[in-house]
Amino acid sequence: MSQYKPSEIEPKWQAAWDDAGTFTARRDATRPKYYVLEMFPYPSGRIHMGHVRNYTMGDVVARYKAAQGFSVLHPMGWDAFGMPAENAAMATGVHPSTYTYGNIAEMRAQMKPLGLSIDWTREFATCDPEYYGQQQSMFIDMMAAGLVYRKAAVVNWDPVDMTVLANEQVIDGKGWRSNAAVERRELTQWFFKISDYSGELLSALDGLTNWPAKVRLMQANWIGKSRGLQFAFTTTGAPEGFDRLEVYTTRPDTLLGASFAAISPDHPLAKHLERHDPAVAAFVTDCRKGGTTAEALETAEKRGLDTGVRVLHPFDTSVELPVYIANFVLMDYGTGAIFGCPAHDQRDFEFATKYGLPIPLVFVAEGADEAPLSEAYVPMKSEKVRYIRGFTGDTVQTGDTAVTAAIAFCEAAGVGQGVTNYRLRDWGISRQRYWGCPIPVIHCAECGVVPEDKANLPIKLPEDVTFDIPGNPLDRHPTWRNCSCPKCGADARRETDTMDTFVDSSWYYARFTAPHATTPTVAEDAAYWMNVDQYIGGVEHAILHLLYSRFFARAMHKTGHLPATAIEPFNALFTQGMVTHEIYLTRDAAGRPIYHLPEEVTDGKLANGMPVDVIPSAKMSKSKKNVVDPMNIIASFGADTARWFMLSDSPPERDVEWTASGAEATYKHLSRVWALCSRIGEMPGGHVGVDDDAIARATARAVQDVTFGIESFTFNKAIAKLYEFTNILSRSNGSTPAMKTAIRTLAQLMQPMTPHIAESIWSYQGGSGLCANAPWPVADPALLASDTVILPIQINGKRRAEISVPKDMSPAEVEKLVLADDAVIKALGGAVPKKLIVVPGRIVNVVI
RNA sequence: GCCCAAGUGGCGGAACGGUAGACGCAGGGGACUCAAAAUCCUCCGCCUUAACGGGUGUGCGAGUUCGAAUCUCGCCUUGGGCACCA
Repeated sequence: MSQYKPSEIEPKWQAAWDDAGTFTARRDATRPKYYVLEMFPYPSGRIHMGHVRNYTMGDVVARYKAAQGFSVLHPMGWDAFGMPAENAAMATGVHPSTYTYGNIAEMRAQMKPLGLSIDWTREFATCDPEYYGQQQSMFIDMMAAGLVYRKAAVVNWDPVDMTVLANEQVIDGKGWRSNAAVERRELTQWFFKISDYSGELLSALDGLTNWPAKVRLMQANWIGKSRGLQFAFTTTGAPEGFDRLEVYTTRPDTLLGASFAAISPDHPLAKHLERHDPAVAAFVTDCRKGGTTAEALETAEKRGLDTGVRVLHPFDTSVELPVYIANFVLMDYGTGAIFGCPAHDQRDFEFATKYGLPIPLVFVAEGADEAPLSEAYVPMKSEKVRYIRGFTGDTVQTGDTAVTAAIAFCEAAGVGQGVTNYRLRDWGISRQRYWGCPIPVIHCAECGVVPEDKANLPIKLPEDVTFDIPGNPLDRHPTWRNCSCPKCGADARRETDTMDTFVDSSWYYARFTAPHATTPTVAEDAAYWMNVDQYIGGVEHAILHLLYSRFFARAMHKTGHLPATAIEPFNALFTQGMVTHEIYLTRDAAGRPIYHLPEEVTDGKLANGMPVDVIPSAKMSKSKKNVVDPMNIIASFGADTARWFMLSDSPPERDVEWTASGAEATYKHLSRVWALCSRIGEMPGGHVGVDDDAIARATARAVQDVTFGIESFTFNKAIAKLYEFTNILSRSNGSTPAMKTAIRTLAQLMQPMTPHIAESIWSYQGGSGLCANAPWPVADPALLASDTVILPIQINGKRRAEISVPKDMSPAEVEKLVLADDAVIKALGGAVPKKLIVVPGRIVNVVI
């Protein structure tokens, strides 16, 4: 072995794996299967360090499980529909399809040099008609199963470009191109009935024990189960047909603190008044300004308009409350109408203060007196409070018991009923865009909305489209919309909405089990490969993508495309952190920031000597120029260095900072391993060393620790142990066979992280076959045991001494030794310790 | 605004409630070299001490415990998500 040259060995081993078909997944009834999946990428055209980190983690698991004897499925595909391709089309005129497939080719070419153990024969893109045609087929099945419907829903409307905008295209309430104030507008759109599964998606979270607790919690909060009271106010002065106003509240115990009622600007009553009252129309129109995000709605200034309508308090009809239209009441949640209890809700408090409404207290802190409030008093529901305007239950009780009692009281009194509500809304999948999966539905004047005949699938996107004017090219295409009704044969029009790209990513994991089948899935393949045993991706997908996938798997089961065992498709989930880098900044004459790429900066200075400001690490982004191109790293140090460094410095779930010094250090380490391998290879066969026993013990410990590190997803610790083992080995004087055995084991332990150098060492040191196919080493328990332990002695919790004792010495004997210790005798000064705590094998604490 | 998470040396990070700082980076000292780079050896939280040692220390403030980076409560800061970015 001459010198460590990654550029020579890496292509060589990649070719060897290819030739041997090492990573082709095969259904094998004789072996247990393991399905590793990383969230598939959007084909932006360039891979970035975040991809390297994500796919390296998955690769470690895939290679480790393969070495453990599993039949591994580790596929790769492309989340290829979406807005960037249309944006590129608008900017440069290139067709979204050309753009996307070009990007895929480039990214694939950049990913292959990483040496990932991917089965590339299963690759597909969601924009392949072969894929989205099967998606259309499932959509039709879901329609038949009652999981799809249409209703009106609001979108961001750009009144200048006359087009629908995505949330990210709305900047400070303005359209990104037109700069016009965005409005909320209602359109009839397609929905999946995810709300049918609200309760199940929530309760099934308990079974996902190998998911991060925080993801489960975020999903639970997102589904947002609440128990409350729904009841109707009787109205006075309301238009005909609005003599009752249904409201929902999670705090019925505060009913006697009500000082107003409020309805959403989108409430039917508001819409009715809008048509008859110019003041209401003006106010409601004003409320519809701005984007549709929850953030925009909730941070907007709270405003209301008194409708003149009054409602009677259900407990005391002599009390009349005004009904406001309020911009912070959401039509999507509950009934779109609330009663305001300003004393115990901050939004209501601000509203009441602004409009001079009374703020009656319902309860005060236990032991406190009634006093005017400067802000809403909102204690935890689990906290006991003293009710001043309670109407049922004890005077002093928790909010929780008061709510339960209030619901029971109201039900008995005939005022409304207890209702379980979910915050989760149905999934709106309509997109008024070109580059997505066409919704396979036809609008017929006679038959109404009719699903396309499955024989006509896939409904392909037309090629001849342009993006020179805003709006959906499908909508203005001269012929694509024209079709005949599958039911009656009359001339009809095709649906021009395409599907949310989250639909594409909600079932790709299932498609990988039979990627080119003529049905969405194949029962035998799905049965063998599902579920995904380990899913890995960014925490930014913790809610939407994962929740939609969980829903879709259930829908696929209901429509016969997945077995019942696959309704929770991801057995284990790991969410990895981002890759960050420092930001380098100078300013121009006008004080505007100019960002500089890392390679332009040396020792805090530009090439011309100008010093840069260093801004602490942030997610790599093109606009901040704090990006490191993995291709450059591979060119200078090799893929093994990039892979190792991405795993080494931080725990996988946390952000990792890319540093040039860290990458260099990794390269130096791999070079040292290479040099060590050379040295061992050149040892005379008969060399006799003195450290063979210690080497065997260190090897066993390394096997144990690295295995544990991989199993527990603490790759940084596995790598620390590999450093330790390498350091021990390079300082050891062992006999030739002992050294060879040890370094072969080192190669095997490194193989999941740095597969190329591992293969080189393995073959050079006489390993048989490919290292990637070698069975994972097992530690000999006898070599892990140790006879004595060092026991620290604490005096009053501070370490003062230590003793070495046999591992299994009884606590009583340890006590004797401790009391005979010089430091302990000195500290006691002849007194008897108050307490003596012996934690066997761990520590001793003497309390004086 | 709402939901979630994270804060430990100069830096990235270790630490079943049990010796805080494994491992790596940066830095100091030394060897090799005419010299430098590379490589190897060695030291390295802070204060104090000639040394042994002592004090102090895990964002801030309380609490539980023989013992808290770890558990509880309250704050501060930073990051992620908020339904049409993927």
